[in-house]
Amino acid sequence: MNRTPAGPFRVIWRTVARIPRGRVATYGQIARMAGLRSGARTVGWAMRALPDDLAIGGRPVPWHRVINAQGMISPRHDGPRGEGSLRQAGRLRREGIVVSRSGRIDLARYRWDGR
DNA sequence: CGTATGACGAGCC
DNA sequence: AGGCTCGCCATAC
Repeated sequence: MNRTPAGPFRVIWRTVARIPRGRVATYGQIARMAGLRSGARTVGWAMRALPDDLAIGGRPVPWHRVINAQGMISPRHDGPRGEGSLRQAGRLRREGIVVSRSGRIDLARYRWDGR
């Protein structure tokens, strides 16, 4: 039934699920908060592998609130203007986060402090 | 089981 | 600032 892989993905998804609306977190930040030995890249894998319909705590995992340490939406295989990136920018703006035309987000302003 | 890949990140030019 | 290398480690093949 549940095709959620074992291993670190589950812990990562639970951590991402805690990011409040209107806030963002970086891949490395999530990795550290999840207490993983594995690093930021594994968080990237977990986002890629995230099933669209997966919900935790009764609501979908806010994958769009995870960005890279440079405050940018990480490019997918189809580039920074690809479908996934545009979708992420749209979702962030919809919760009031300012995303520049080049896909930049002010981390000092929007970064989730983990509390 | 060895290699390649990647929604990363830190360090170095 | 921008680009490159390398470490990291879960998956794919």
